[in-house]
Amino acid sequence: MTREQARLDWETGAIFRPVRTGNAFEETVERLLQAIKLGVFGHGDRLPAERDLAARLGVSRETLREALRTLRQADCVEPRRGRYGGTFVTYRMPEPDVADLRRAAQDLGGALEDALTYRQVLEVGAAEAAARRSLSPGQRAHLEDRLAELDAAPAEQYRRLDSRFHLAIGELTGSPALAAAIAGARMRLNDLLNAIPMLERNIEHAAEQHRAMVRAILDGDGDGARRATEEHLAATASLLRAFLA
Amino acid sequence: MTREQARLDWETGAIFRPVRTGNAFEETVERLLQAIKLGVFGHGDRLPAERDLAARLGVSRETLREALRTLRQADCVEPRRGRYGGTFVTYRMPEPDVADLRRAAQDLGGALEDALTYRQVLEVGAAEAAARRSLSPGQRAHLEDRLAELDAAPAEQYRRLDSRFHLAIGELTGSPALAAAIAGARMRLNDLLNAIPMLERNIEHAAEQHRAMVRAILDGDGDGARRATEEHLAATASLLRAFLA
DNA sequence: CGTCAATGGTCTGGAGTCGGACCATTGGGT
DNA sequence: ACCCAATGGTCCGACTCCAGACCATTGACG
Repeated sequence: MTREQARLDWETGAIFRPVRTGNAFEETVERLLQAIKLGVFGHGDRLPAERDLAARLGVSRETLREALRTLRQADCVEPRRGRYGGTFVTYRMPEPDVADLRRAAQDLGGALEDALTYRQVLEVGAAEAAARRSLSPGQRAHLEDRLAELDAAPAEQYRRLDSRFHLAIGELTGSPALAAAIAGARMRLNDLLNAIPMLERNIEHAAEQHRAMVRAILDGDGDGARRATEEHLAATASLLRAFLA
Repeated sequence: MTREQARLDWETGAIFRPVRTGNAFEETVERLLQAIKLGVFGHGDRLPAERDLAARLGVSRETLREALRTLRQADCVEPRRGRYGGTFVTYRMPEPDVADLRRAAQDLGGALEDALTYRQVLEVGAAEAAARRSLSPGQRAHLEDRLAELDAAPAEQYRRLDSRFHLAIGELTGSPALAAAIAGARMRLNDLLNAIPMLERNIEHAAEQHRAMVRAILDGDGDGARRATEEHLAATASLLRAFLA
């Protein structure tokens, strides 16, 4: 192999990556599962109607239904017919478990460092970008609501609301592409993050860091938002590594 | 619409976004076109063999060939049969044109600010992440090669090599997800960036900023890399806005 | 107490895509 | 001069997915 060929081989990795991740059905299952695990829908919530959801996901209703059927067999979801019916979430977050954590890390393999780097860049950048925007009163209130909700969370709701808090920052940037990328990055780490046993002490630290992030963002302090987010993510990452080591 | 429904509507935007952008064929055309416009392949270069390329893009050879047929009809590419044959690039970058620039901006519409924010977060974060890694001698040389190549570029090659320089930084992070995201973000802005008339003065400024970025990355100076990249991207963005105003 | 609108459940024809096999062409190597 | 390996060119059967229509069910509302 010539030197030029080697160069192309390396450089084209990002450009000539697969056009589609897998088939539409599997991708749809994954999305729905993550929407639930990320905490956008809690136990008992109703998903959007099939026709609506299919349109949003860009798949046919048939494909969406096949995905929902799979989730139903996994006892994550339950359909109810008739007007005011719909598809309702029955999933409950399992208790954190270090064995699950190790297994999830195994599944990711070498992609773990990749995912951590990716998430760090996106979330730190988003916090800074959000801080540098002029946020509307509604947006400011939304962010504070998420923080308050998280602080008041019972243990079994903590991870779900933590995800929602972090996703909210991505949305505050006003960049749909960035918000989507953050959701995607978090999805990849979600099984890991959900499996971290959270001790009282960690939660207090995290809460302090969350407050620092919100304060900096609301103050328009970009540097502060970046630093606070860096610190928070570094803490999470090292906690993760500690359980894996 | 209740308040809760409104919340879901907003929050699910990133989660329930379309699973697939379009059909495989169109997506493939777009990728190939961008690989050429981003400068990975210049005039006269040979693309990977169809079977190889199809596998990398995760589409069937049939679909890839349909895409190549489209590119051939657009005089971007030319097939040659036989051993040592292949698909060769015939595309040449058009001269920058402010009318093209305005039209490309129109096409993007409101997504322009989105794309600029997204790119800023990704590239600034990537520069910092690259600086904080311990780079191999080969990687350091690669980065310096790209810079030297760009500095020595004749005018008609400038944009192509500029893209390659920026993509190289993404690759230095060692995170395939990040490199892919940067390539994707740049693709969305590519028609715009390529249509900016580059004056001698701008090129000198850009070269200075590029050098500062490389220096900081090679020195392991994360803050410096971030600042230098911020400055460079801000300059490009304001140049862009100046031509659009 | 019936209506009916919104929901999940089902079916079908057709378009898109895939994987694989086979053909046609070419030019360097023997 | 011939061979043959690597390439683009062509075709086909199977599977996935889509768009749309229609049916079945339910419960709030008049």
